[in-house]
Amino acid sequence: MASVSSQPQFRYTQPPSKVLHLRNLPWECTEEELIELGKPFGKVVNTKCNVGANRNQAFIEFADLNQAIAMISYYASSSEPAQVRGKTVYLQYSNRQEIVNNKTTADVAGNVLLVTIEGEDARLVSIDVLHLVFSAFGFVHKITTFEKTAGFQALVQFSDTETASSAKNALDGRSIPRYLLPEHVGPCTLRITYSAHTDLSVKFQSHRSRDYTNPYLPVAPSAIDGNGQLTVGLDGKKLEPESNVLLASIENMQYAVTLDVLHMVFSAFGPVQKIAMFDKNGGVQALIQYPDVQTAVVAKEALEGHCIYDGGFCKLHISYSRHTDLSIKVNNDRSRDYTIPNNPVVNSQPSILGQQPVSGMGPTVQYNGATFTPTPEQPAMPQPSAGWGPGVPPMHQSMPMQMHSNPYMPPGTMLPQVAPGMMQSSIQSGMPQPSMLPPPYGSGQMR
DNA sequence: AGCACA
Repeated sequence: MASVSSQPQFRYTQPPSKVLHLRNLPWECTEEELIELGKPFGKVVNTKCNVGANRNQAFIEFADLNQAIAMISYYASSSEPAQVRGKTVYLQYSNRQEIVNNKTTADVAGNVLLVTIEGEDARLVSIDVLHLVFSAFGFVHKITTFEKTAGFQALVQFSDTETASSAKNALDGRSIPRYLLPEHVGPCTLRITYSAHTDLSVKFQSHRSRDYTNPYLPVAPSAIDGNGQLTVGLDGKKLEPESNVLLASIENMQYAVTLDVLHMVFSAFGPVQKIAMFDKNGGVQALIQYPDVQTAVVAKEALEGHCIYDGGFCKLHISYSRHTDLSIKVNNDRSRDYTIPNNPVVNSQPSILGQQPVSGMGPTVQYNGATFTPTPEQPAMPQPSAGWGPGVPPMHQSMPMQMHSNPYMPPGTMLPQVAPGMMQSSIQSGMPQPSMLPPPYGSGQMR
């Protein structure tokens, strides 16, 4: 005890110990693999894997010090490094003399998982996202979330240990897919152990806990927002509070999506006040502001999962932003405040709409040249929104070969056919058809 | 690629 605390954290050469410290292990290295690795040198009496911040370290404890020394000596002079599944692992004596209690209650398999969500924005992960993630392995009965010193944690209850185990094995150490997370949310990694619980007690459906086996469970008052609106669906959907500002991310962006394209698409549902585009995680995202929540809800419902272009290109993923009023500093090709008439455009050169910057842009698709025509659409709006001329011909024939072979062809492409009361003829004829080849960066990237 | 956990 005292001897440990008086030691430095580590040194480059450790005094011998029957415990070896291993690093650079493949993730999810198993106890069996550690035993296999150590067995030739002696009796492995204990192991611990998934150690360290990256869970790529481990300990092996031999019955005898000489066995540990044998293993270290062997690999010190061996031409072949120690390997686990082909990956070189580095060995040294541990600064501890024994592995403490490898088998804790957290290692006893059960039907309830204790999930720690790691990451700066871990607490922004909604219970719905967790539900979605874990539902891939079987019916999720209940989820509770809470904050502990360990961070943001959740208990996830499955029917049985087998289902829980498969989820644990598949997800432990993994990060929640980006597209499931709200805007600006950094990576969120799941650390999973078994909980000693077998049946969670969920009193209410709330932003903190859900019982998916009982849809009639009362909704907690805290799950109802100031407008009396339910922010928690009884089916476990939609915890995300509605907003008049939408966050759209664009997937499979074979064609450049410009501010004007977005404006046209989103104007089909009501006046668009502001748009701000930005790069996020190697993709393009945009915030689209409507004057009211209702319009945003309609637009989101209609557009979510649809594609701006035929063939699965520029697929939209839409969520509610936490913003309510965007701050547009300047009008340019990435951001625009449509509520301010004659707001100076950075690029002073007027364009067809009188506000479209036409130069200074990156390589963008030419949308049928001059046929990108303004169409008066929203009389209530301070200024007309753009629309595609009805006569834009579909341009499939000019698509490069790779596009035809793109396996991703969702059944229903785009077309907000249901823009209640807001439908414009220019929209009905189909969403903007890219009229020319995609820009050079399009090719070779998507293969 | 550098030491866990209750």
